[in-house]
Amino acid sequence: MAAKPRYYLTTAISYPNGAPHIGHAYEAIASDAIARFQRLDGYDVFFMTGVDEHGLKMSQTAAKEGVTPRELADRNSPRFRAMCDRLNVSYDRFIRTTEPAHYRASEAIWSKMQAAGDIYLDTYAGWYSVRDEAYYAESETTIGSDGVRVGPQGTPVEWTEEKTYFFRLSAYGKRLLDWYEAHPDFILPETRRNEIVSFVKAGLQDLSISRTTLNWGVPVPGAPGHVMYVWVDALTNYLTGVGYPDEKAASFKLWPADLHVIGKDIVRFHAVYWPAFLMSAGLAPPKRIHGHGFLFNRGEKMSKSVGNVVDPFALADVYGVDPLRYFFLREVPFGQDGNYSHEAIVNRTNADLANDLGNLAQRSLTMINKNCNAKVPAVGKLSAADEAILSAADAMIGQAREAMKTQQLHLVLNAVWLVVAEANRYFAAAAPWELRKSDPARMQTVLWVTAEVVRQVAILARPFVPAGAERLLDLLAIQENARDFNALGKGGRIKPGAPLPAPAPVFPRFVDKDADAAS
RNA sequence: CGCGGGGUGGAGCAGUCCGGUAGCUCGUCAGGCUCAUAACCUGAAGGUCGUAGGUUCAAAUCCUACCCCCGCAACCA
Repeated sequence: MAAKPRYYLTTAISYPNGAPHIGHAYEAIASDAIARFQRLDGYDVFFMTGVDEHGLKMSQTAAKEGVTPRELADRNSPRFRAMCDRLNVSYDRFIRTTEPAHYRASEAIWSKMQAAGDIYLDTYAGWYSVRDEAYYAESETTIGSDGVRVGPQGTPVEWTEEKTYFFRLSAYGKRLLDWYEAHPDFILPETRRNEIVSFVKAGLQDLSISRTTLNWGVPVPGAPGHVMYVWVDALTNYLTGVGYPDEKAASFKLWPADLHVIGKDIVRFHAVYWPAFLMSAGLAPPKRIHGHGFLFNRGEKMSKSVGNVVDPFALADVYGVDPLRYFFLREVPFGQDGNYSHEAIVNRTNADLANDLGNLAQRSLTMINKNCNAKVPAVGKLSAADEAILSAADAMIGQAREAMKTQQLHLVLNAVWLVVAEANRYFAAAAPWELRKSDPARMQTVLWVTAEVVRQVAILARPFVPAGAERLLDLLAIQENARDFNALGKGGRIKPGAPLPAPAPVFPRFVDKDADAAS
């Protein structure tokens, strides 16, 4: 038996200097849907997420709170992991950059880049704030009325020169442009790619990659007093996760990664610095960087009883995990910015999950339960209408795969829900409740066709609304081993005669509890 | 001249790259059905596609100028 093809995808690692917010949740959910989709489609998936625990901001936040950076990381990182668990995110590994294995990987890639002649010591100069432990561009500083120059935080800055290591990024412009040229879909969406290409074309400057003003980071090998610039170590997490520097390890066969799902704000680090580091270290760049958009809570303000709605845990509590996942993945075209509001979430999930899919399952399963002896009904001769809806259902996987080539999750859902709508029309037109008296055999066929369509919809919905989709498949008595994409299409038709459990609503409507109380 | 996104029926969007009857979802109104989670189905009303010019037989779609909204603003998805 041939080995399954591998698929390695990651989220960006989150910066745990605060609590997880809606953006972290969105990235995790979207990545998870991709991971689940690929698994169901026969790939051996390795899905990694985690936290980036080093760096200046961690150090500053810790100082502000009177704890060590390590203590801050130990306190916050588990909350990010808990968020993933709460949102049903099926990560295979949750990485923390303070792990010893990660120090080894970071030291290794540094040494490789150094051996390649791409690292040199030079002077880094700028306006430095001792209190902020940060350099600022001159444009960020202002001169107060007392004649003292201060940074954006209002703290005094002074001209400082420090010896740091530099990475010869300037030498990689041509190679990067060639890489983008040869791999047109390396950066998605296209607008991000265009930005990056013009950024690189404008010429790259060498990058300062060590700090002596900070000690919260991975020590630079052989250079006491220097820690690595946080992005060098952060990006390397993707290698750590697959066993680097042990390039002989079985897990390292996963490299290069198939996909890094990241926010649009950090595309530059992933699409410019990261491939340059890898090229320098003699490693292949990842296959794709996909920069998703941001989410904004615009419009009406959320109701007070809902609580702090930007907290992913609160959102999950109020709306449920499946509806929340569905909303973000269906409503926001992947790669673009999106908006969310209480009203939008309720409208979208009630319409699509409760009214269209949930109700379709309920109305058909109830009839089967009452009129077909609670067994999958028998199939008779198929009418043109039967054939039409079945072939629409069979076609979903092809459309889904096409959309997934570029991670267009919303288009996958769009294709599936078009079939759900069609199935409701089919059901209404066939009117099995009338056939019950006039033509019971025909009724059974109609109910069988509907159940078959729901089966395929449920399988395709698994990556997006995992819990609800499983319950639908339970109601259809689909075997555990017949729930992946192999079971889609003609080959996996639901078998007449199988006993079914009593139907129960799967996606309940969201009812505003304070609808009357408010306003 | 900081960067980016956007202005299309009541709301949210697609369509703009490759000009040629303006489409979708929600909402509204009318009807149908009664299997179902006050759900489902059918039909209707409603838009001079931000403004002003230009190119063209023809522009939401190309060009020019302008107005307005939103997000980010140097390591926050």
